[in-house]
Amino acid sequence: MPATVEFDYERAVDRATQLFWKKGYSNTSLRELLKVMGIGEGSFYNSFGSKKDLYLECLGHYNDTVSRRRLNALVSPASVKEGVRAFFKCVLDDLDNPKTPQVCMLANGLSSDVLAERELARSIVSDIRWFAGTFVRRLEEAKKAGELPLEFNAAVAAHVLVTFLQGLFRVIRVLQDRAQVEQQIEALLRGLGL
Amino acid sequence: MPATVEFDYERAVDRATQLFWKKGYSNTSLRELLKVMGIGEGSFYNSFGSKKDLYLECLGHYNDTVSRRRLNALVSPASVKEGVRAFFKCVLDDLDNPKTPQVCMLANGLSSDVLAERELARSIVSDIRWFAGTFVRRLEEAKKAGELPLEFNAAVAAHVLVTFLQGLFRVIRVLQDRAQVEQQIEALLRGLGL
DNA sequence: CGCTATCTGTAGCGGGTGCTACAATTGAGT
DNA sequence: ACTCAATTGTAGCACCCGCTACAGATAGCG
Repeated sequence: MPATVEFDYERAVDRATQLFWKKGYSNTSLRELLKVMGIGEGSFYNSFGSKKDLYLECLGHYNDTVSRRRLNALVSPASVKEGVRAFFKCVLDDLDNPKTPQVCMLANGLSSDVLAERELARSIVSDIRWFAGTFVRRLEEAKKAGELPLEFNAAVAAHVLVTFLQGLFRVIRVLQDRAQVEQQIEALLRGLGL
Repeated sequence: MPATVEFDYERAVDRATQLFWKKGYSNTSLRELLKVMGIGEGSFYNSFGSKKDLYLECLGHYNDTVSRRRLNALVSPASVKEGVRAFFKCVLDDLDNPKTPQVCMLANGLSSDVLAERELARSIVSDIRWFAGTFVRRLEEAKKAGELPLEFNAAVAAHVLVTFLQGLFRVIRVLQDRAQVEQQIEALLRGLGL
């Protein structure tokens, strides 16, 4: 038995994130987590403290990788309209990507099991606020740049997008018809004037 | 000990529905259910068979009462625009109603724990399809009546509404600012031409 | 009244949960 | 080389889960 940490912390968190992402919080058991992380109970409680703490860690990891990648697609293009569409394309492309087992881990967090734990609820809500905030800022920026009319309500439009997105992340799990989803997105964007 | 059923079946299902509705499927334990239903394990397995079966029964009960009431608000008014708004008003009013502990039990069903059980998933998906179908039919009816332009895509608009609604049912649990929600709804409806 | 069918409470089963105590083993520091 | 702190696997804890076997009580029926 070793005296120094023997497993790859980052790799373990990444594996755990995938599992939480795919199966949700309370539906993922500690034994399953240990298996995909490749470590035993001893190391786990030494390094992570508890299942809850690991979940918080995974949320952070998720935002640092997946959320950031998607929001980059939103922010990078010069025009909002391109940005918003690039964002949705990025999300839909993940449907065919085996590395992204579900659509959105943040959206999955808006469930009774996660929201029932105060600490997790606080974290999820704060993450979603940050996510929505990025949308608001991008739309307001476009308004200032003259790309959107002055009467355009950036905050409301951004929140409609985020709310719709939350629904999309649910519906997509049982719909799976990409063409139909793309029609919905385009209809919404045009309706909002984007 | 009696030789005839001693509890009120309808009442028991109603209580169970409230609990499932509030806490989700796997987060509601059998013991909790028995407590609010006011019966013991013996009667339970005699009358309901299993937790899964009870959940299906509760889904039916939910649709027969809550879903139907909401869809009535959609269908009853002469104009679609009124109908859609009456529907959303009906949903938002339930936020202040203590008899409706959460927003939508169908939306809550789109979670890993429920979707993981094939039988429950089938039922939830079919119920949501029925729900969405009512929206589609209402919009198409309005189109035929000349209330909506001929180029209006009823199916897509209806599904955008339902997807948005799914998101709303999630976001509302952590947002709780009715005025802001009403702004979102109005922006979406106007955007869709409703 | 007696018999039988039925419902109900109890007690508990097998298994899963998150978590912990602890000994065994190892590496780093001196 | 020796000590000491640190990590690790194991074994098991207390609790909860959905569910079942079964005996006891009771109502309906002859």
